[in-house]
Amino acid sequence: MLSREYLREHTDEYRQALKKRGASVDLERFLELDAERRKTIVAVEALKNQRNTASQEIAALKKSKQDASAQIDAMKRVGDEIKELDARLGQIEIDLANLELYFPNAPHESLPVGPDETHNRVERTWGDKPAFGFTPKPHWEIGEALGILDFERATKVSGPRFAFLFGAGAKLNRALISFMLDRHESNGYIEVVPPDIVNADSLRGTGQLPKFEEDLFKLQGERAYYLIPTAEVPVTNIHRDETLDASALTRKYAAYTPCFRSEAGSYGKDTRGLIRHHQFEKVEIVKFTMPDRSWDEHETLTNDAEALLQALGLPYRVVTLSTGDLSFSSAKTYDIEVWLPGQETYREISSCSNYLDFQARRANIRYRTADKKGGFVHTLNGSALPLGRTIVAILENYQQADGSVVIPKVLRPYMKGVEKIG
RNA sequence: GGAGAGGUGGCAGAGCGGUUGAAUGCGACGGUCUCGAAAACCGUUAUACCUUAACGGGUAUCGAGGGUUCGAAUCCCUCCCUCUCCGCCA
Repeated sequence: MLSREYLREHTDEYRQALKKRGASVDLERFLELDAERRKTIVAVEALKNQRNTASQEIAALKKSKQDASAQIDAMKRVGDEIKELDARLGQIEIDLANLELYFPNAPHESLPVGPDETHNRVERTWGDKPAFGFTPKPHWEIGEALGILDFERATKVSGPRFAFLFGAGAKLNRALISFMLDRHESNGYIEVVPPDIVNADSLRGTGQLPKFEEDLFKLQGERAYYLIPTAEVPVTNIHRDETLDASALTRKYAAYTPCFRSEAGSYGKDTRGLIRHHQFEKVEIVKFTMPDRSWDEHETLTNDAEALLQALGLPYRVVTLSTGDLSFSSAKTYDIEVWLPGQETYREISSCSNYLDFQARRANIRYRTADKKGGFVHTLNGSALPLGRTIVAILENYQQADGSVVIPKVLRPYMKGVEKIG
């Protein structure tokens, strides 16, 4: 959510931002309602002031056993007016919320402007693409041949876009979790196991609701429960409706959770392999920081994710998402794309975003300094890393001519010294 | 699932329907005293919104939302949450 003051006073700037995103919202209606809201508040508060004053007079009169019926009658009419205006104000607030919860964040000025991902800007590239003396295979062929990936049975048991991991594949998964969490711990992230089911307030706080409900799995039942699409939701909402001590910022969390996405509207996309599933696992890193530090924290957060790929020896590049490719809540996002030789392409493996105070306003997460200055914190997060896509990258980059797969050195201590699969 | 108790300021804890934004205590902050500290004493000690060039002024907030009333922390209704006991369960 953007501040009403910003929308009111930098209207043209925000209009430009919307244009760059290719988004359209009813900004004019918002401005009208905002003006009416303030006008109504002035009117109703004047009446309340009148009533409060009169109430004290009535109390004084009654105390001295005098007649107060004239004042009481007058206040009856004032009371009715107040009731009317308060009702109108309530409706305006509802209408405003229904508008502004759909207003996307304003993209940062450093983003390349463009309608889609073809305008993303490559910032840097790391690592050498592995050279093979044979034609490298895609991961689904490697994994199925090794008996560690099984899509057919997952489709039988659940449906399309699910997978089984067996044996060494499952162990590789487990090793990666420990490896990543250990790295994050030494970088100062607090390890957290959050709930995998959240309420609607939390999803509103991080920006998935109200606009993107169709992307979520909603549970049947009396309560509005949802499966989390990312640990960003429960972890960012840890501090919803809280005021954090500025001296305790930046606060950093790392969480390993499953993620559930309906993938509505992605029929036909990425149908092979482990790339786009309804359920996947991910280690997510989240930061709460002071506004003046968030851009620096954004860089270091991205570096923390990159460091994992470097340690795993997986070639990647970092791109800045263009204005049209940017997600709803984000002001700036770096995508890290890992090289997949089996598919001869760079593939998104991590998104590292700075939301500025957009989520903090929705979720009401504030800070307070020692000298009592307050405001909204800035929130950031990034995947570091998703398990499925990391396994994909390992299988494809470390595959051998004989169909086996070498285990990256940093993972071997987590796999009882096993050096290769197959 | 059944039975009960309770939600008031940073915390603890008062609060006959009428100067109660809210006693009191603790904590925190500032000051006096001291070489310094402790103790003692004095003072300060919420947030949001509206308004104002500013000083300031106003409104709201005692779990949430409705209602009664000229006036609600206080009365009524609904909901939420927490705790205790029983049952069930990994």
